[in-house]
Amino acid sequence: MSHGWRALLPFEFDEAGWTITRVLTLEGDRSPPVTVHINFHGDTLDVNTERRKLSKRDAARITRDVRHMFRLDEEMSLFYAAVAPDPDFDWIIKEGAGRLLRSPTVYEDLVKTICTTNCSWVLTTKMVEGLVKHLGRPVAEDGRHAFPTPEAMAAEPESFYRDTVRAGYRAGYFKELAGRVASGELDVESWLTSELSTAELKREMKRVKGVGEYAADNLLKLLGRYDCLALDSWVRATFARLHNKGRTADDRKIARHYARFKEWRGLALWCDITRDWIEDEV
DNA sequence: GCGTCCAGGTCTACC
DNA sequence: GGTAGACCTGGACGC
Repeated sequence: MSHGWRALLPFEFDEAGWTITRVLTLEGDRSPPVTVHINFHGDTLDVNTERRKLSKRDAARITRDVRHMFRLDEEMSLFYAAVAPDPDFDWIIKEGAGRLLRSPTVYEDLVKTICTTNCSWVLTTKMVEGLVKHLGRPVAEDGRHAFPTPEAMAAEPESFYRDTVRAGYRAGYFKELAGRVASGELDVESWLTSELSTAELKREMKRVKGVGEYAADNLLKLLGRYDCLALDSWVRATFARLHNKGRTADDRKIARHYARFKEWRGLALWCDITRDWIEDEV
């Protein structure tokens, strides 16, 4: 329930059964994508595929991707220690919240983040659906599709993104980004392990057309860097409702509100303003 | 039915 | 470094 990514293909979320379904890409052209169903039983996470046989290599790839998507290797104790003194935030520890769902690749998260900018959430879901259903490799068993590769996206003309994906002015951004990544000129996956400071990495991200202040902040959170706030219209409106008597708050006021959480302020903010999502569901 | 606004913003030109 | 105006889409809203 951490954020809207669960509703963007090739993720699907079944609220009744608390199951995440996800199409994962396997290595090599001979291995078509596979659909996995993921749910939780206590501290156990079950991952089921619809395929009868998986090679060791495929199983290892699926395990790696699931660990990455759910951040199972991310150390949360420092974040919990940072929020523990504040009674308004100790629910985060009780719920074990804070692991923001992410895609198996930085590229996918980057494309999706551009799809969230300057439009309604409904339009975001439609753009992502268009990309996945038209360009993603199909799963043999169920007709679902993987997220398209940079190569598949680079092969399409800009008009495809404008006319079919309905991406509007973002069409040129997708074409250019996919081409740079597919050619090897831009290695966005390296951002995960970059040793650049957050400010330096943010500058690099903003060199991608379509990535501005909000989009870069959002990507940094997905990479595991939480010292940016990622303020967008929804966050500002929700902050106003929760903490400013419904009145629009200056960005500096929002920053001051979460400053005490230091390098965890972005994650503390996000947990705070989505608290009702999780509490309603629980 | 039509016009306007704006949503999980960014880019460019200009100062 | 700061800011005005343009930019696609599509749903909500007022008239």
